[in-house]
Amino acid sequence: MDTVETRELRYFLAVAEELHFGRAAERLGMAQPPLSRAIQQLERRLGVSLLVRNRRGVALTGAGEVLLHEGRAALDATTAAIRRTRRAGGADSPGGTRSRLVLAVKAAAFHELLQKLLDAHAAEPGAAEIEVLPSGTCEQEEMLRDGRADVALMHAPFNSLAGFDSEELLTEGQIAILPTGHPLAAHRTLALADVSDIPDLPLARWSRHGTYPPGPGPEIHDQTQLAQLIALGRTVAVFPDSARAWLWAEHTAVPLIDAPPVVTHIAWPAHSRSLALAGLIRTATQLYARAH
Amino acid sequence: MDTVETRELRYFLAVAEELHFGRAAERLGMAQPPLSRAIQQLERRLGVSLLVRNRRGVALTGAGEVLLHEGRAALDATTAAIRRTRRAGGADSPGGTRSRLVLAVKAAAFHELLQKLLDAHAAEPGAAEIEVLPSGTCEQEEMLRDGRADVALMHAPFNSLAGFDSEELLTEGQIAILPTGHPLAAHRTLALADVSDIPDLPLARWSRHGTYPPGPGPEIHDQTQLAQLIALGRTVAVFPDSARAWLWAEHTAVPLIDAPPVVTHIAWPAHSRSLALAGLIRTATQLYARAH
DNA sequence: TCCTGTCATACCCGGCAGGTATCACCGGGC
DNA sequence: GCCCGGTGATACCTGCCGGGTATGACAGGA
Repeated sequence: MDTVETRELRYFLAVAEELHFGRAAERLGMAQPPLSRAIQQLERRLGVSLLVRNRRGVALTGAGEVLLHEGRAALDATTAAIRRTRRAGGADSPGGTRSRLVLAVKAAAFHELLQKLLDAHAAEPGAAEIEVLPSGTCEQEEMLRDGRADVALMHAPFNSLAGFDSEELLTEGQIAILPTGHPLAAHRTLALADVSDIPDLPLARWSRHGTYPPGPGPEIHDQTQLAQLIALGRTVAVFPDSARAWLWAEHTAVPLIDAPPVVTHIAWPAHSRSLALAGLIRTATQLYARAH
Repeated sequence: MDTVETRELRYFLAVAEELHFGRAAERLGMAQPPLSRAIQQLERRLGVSLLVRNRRGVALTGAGEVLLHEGRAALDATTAAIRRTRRAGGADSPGGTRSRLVLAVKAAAFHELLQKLLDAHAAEPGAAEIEVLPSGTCEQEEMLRDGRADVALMHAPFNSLAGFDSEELLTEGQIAILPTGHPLAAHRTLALADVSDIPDLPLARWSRHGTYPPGPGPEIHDQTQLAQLIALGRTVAVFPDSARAWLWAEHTAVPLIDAPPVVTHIAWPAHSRSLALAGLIRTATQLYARAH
């Protein structure tokens, strides 16, 4: 008895996240008693107590906390397996590897690089079909983990490359994008400190899974909104150099002298063994081969 | 219906590895018909054909091959979750993180480094208890993946760091370990080519999961066997510099002038979030802080 | 041709996942 | 103090489904 069904993991994660059997059961679309029983059974089977039932609700034990993290990773890996298998089955390729790849890209970023990469890849003989999947802010990691994507373009240090294989493609500086009329827009260069705390131009807050970090700046969830807010003189933004591609007339870009360089990577799950993926990576690295 | 039970994954992996329903059923300790039915059900549920039933046996489709790789990763993640949860529960630590860590180390390697690391760690206040788990040749990766270990000492480029977070600890050159009487032992230095193909001293072949790579050399599965075979003048070995610690009188170490440097890393699963682990890593990196 | 080895089908049974009803418990009102 | 609302646990029932046995369909080989 040293195995656990994904059903049990799903149940535990629901309870561990809600910290409430009733709400967890509702979320799972089932009644509360069988859920209670399933968790008890899981605890008995593992020989470990996962939850402390308080008079008013539930709390996680140390072991419960571990299972919350590790179990989530395991469930992600399972759904990833399903998604990738389905994807491979749809194309029904003969050679034993899928001929379709999903590439996760932060929406509206990487314009030129993506265009060049897709063109170069399409020119390769026998190249896999690439589906470009727009992702939210820093969502690429999840997409790789849970199988919605096979490969992603990421911006270090904003994206975390932990747990993935990756290749460097491109290194850029960063620029501040200011309303053209603003006094700071007249400068040749700026420092991070100059733009991080301008009273009349608070930094915008990006949506992340429907929630926003605290702060005074406007709430945004796509780049067009941001562009408009800058044009209206309501905010300022910091972006990699290549963002110059989408500057409006009302925008002025000023290089940031002390901003950390942004490194664009192509990243994929470390255990991937697909020929189609290898082809894309080879194309990408050849395209951006640096003197190093 | 976009989920799969670990039981079904286990079943599929057995069939995919055996390529034979009967043997797979035997391995699983069950009868063949329910196994056949379970796989059919899995294929129906995924909407994908995984196996081609030939007149004589079974072959994998492209999708089947994907599920073989991804499913194995998912199962590993699941058993890792169970193992780590059990481990955390045994200690039953109060703070929400486990106070016991399993460190995978290639058996009989890293003598000095390991000793220093354990001493330094034990000296830290509130440090976690460390269990040192000897691992086979290049087995540390699996142990981290399936939860038998929480953290490992690895030798790049022999171990693959793909999919793990890691920190560099130490870089060494490599030496050839020769029988003292051998003519080559008289040299001040040697090149890789000098020792890779000596007719009377074929390189030993390490056991890897009970099998051995092909070649003329003797089959070994631990370092003492190797040491003895060298002393007897039957083979030669190439090791990192620190292997001098276990040289016998009958051994002579000669630096290899062109061998790639060996970098010792401490590595752990990228998603780890344990305070105990963080403490050990901090100790290790401080101990081996390099000028860089 | 039969025999052998393969996987699939047919059928039955027992266990367990899940539902409903209810209990035990506790904290907070009044 | 009392009751009430809300928590998770228990009791009990039912239907599904996972697993077993027996058998079939089918293809190769002697």
